[in-house]
Amino acid sequence: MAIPQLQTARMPGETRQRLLAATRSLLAAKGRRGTTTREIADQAGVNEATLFRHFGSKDALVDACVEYYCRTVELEELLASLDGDLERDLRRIASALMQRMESVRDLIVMSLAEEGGNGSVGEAAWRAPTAIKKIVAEYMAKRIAAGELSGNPLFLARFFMGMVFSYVMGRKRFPEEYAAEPGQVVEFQVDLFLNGARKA
Amino acid sequence: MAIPQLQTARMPGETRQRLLAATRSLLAAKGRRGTTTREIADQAGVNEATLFRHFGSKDALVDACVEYYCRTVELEELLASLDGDLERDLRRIASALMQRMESVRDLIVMSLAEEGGNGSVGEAAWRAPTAIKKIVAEYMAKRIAAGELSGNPLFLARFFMGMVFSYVMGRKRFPEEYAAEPGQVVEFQVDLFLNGARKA
DNA sequence: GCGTTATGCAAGTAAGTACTTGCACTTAGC
DNA sequence: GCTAAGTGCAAGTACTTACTTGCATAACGC
Repeated sequence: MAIPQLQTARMPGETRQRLLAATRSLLAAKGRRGTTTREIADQAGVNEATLFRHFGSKDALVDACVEYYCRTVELEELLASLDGDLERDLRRIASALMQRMESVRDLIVMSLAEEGGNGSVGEAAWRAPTAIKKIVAEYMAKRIAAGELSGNPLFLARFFMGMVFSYVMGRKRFPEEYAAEPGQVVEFQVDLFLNGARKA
Repeated sequence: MAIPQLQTARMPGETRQRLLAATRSLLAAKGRRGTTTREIADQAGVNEATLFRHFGSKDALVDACVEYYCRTVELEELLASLDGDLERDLRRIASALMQRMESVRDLIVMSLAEEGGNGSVGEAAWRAPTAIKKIVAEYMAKRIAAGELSGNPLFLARFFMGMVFSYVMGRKRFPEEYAAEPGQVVEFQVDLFLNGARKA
């Protein structure tokens, strides 16, 4: 055992990158307190001392990691893709939302589990979903004003977000049961959202 | 400081009870690994040694705690209260579900955060919700057969559970936003579930 | 070539934490 | 009253873990 590692000269920023990636995957699997700096370093193929030389402390590393993987990318593309067809718009919104939530699912769970659910992780992990929620609420308000939907826009937005959220979480807890393709799920959800389950 | 504690003679089982309660509240606040046996003992007003004399190990204590607070009470009452009126039935189911989920919310979150979401905590915490899910699925199937609902009964059940789940979790993360009374929420959810959001 | 920089490596420190132990004390049941 | 059970208390053990340090080494820019 104990394969000696390269002594130096990686691409600039590569070590940092490897550490962030390792941290991410370990956080997802074992949570903040369950993950040790030694493990992170090992998985990154880097010495533990190097970890501290780069980030100073475990907390700083975790923060940097969460910050890095929760960068909010532009949402303009989402807004731009909406074309006025209610059903198609909702599907696009749901798809985008699902994608974002899936991509930070572990961090969302982590944030929920940490002291009260707030804190730096919580803020970062919910940033994208919260931004989308705002978009959804405004969209709902517009469509209510246009007479296409009825109800409280905020409630509708929450409900809509909730559909996606519960699906994403369900897939984590019961992976085998939630094997359906996301596309089908979105379709089903949007349809139920618009038309309800009652037989016409 | 250092107030001396009672030396002995509590009601039979009282010490155990206090330890279980303290464990529960600390687990909810800081998670399994974040909670120390010393804290638990302090909060229970009991010496740390006593904790180990009662439960042997921290893991055993946590297991006992989760087991204790996730006892599945009878669901017959729920089934018995269904009277055939679709909307009223769904409201009753949603209410029962919401109540159960709220009561084990912290443990559910804990279970999601622990290695993959499975394990003893996960099993216990999801026991009641899973039982209710089965009931819901069967109920949906019956109503579909009766021509009152349409769709896949399993999907409908999941969706229905998801509504409640996302609400319960949302209240944890955004308590101020989710201040509405549960009764109203149930009403809104069931209505949306049955009739959709599209304006007639 | 030479210094600078990034790293590996091994050892170590300090603190926290699960769990133990021996002893004294107090109450309850006999 | 005596015994046994349950507890408090203080000290201690063994282990983990975040974090440090000193030194050797390998590449890169000049």
